[in-house]
Amino acid sequence: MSKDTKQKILDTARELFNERGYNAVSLQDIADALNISKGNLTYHFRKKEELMEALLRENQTEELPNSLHTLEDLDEAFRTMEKVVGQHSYYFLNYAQLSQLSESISEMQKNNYRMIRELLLQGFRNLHTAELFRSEAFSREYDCIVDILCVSILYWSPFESLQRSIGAYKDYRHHAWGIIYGLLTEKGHLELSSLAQFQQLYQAP
Amino acid sequence: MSKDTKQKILDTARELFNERGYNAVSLQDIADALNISKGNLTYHFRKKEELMEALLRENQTEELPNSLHTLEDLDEAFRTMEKVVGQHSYYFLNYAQLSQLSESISEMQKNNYRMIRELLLQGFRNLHTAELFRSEAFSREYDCIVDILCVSILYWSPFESLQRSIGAYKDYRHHAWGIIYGLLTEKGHLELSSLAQFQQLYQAP
DNA sequence: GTCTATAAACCGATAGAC
DNA sequence: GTCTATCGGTTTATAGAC
Repeated sequence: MSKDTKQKILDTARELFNERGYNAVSLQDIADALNISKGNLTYHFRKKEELMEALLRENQTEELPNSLHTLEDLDEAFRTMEKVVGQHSYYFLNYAQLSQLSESISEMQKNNYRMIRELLLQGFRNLHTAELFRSEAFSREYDCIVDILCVSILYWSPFESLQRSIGAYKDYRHHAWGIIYGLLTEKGHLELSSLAQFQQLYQAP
Repeated sequence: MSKDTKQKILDTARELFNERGYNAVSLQDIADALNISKGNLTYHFRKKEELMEALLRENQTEELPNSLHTLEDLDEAFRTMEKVVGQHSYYFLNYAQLSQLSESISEMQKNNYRMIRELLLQGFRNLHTAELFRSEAFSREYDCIVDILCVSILYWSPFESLQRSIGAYKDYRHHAWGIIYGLLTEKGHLELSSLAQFQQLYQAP
């Protein structure tokens, strides 16, 4: 029951964090939900912060591809990012606070951000080579748009609930394609509209 | 020393929250920094949450105009939003968490978001009427871009430190204009380039 | 290795003396 | 208005049984 307990703790902690947020969940809550003692919990994870670090390390599974070459690749990346944000909302809901929690968490966040930023930036360049994206109209235009896409996806989870509350909901993927529209060449538009999964994306105004 | 103390508490709390974040600052820390007792502090603000609410109410000063008609107006709005976010970073650093803190805080956030969203959306329509923005290329394109601008500004403060840490820093205003570029008509580009404060905005690639 | 039980330190919040 | 004293709850840390 040993390896099992450690895993059960991680699973339960993730569930509770997703439901109520990192701060609102005490070690007692987690122990109670598992019907184990608080001390048992701190045997496996000496501090709450350590538990969070283990949780992040566990979810460090790289689901993203390591390069983007087609519009489908890009769309798949948006879908994946949105899915990850949805599943680990506890992480993104307290993103800024968690970085203050420990140096190791802050490093993980930086590495993830760096990775996503490079993936998109290189992908934009690939799509430009494939003549699906127009050239940069000004210095660092791709950087600009990629940065905005990054900050948006990182904080999409809390923002989504804000949007829902005022009845303006649409998913991240639609928003991402919305601000990419201006980058597409004619060839890009053509290719996009010929793909089944994009037919709902841009509807006539 | 009574009215004075209340104000001093607010000022000190804001400073400490800006530095270390809401959770990392205890009532004891605030009392110590002011050389008053913890009990005195809770006399003025019965709960930590109440202190935060007072802090937000104090900064509810509406610095934004109530309509945007020119590109200068829009730029001024970006500058103002960026300034506000910088001054009250404690608020945006823990944006999602604060909404869980109390209903009243959540309401304030919703109202602010609604206001900024409407201001930008109506502004975009005005700029379209003035033939500075092109028409929407697809249904709700303006909504899309406005939403992205909103989520970006709300979370710019924590994101900025992430960016700085990987050496990719540029301010919000540049990013905002970066994703608006594709919306400008020829007339829009012309008017923009003729204005002194925009000359640095779009540099040849 | 695994778990239980318990103590120490700290936090937010309350009550009452001055 | 200001302070001291104190309660309940949470986190951290330790000692010891199985």
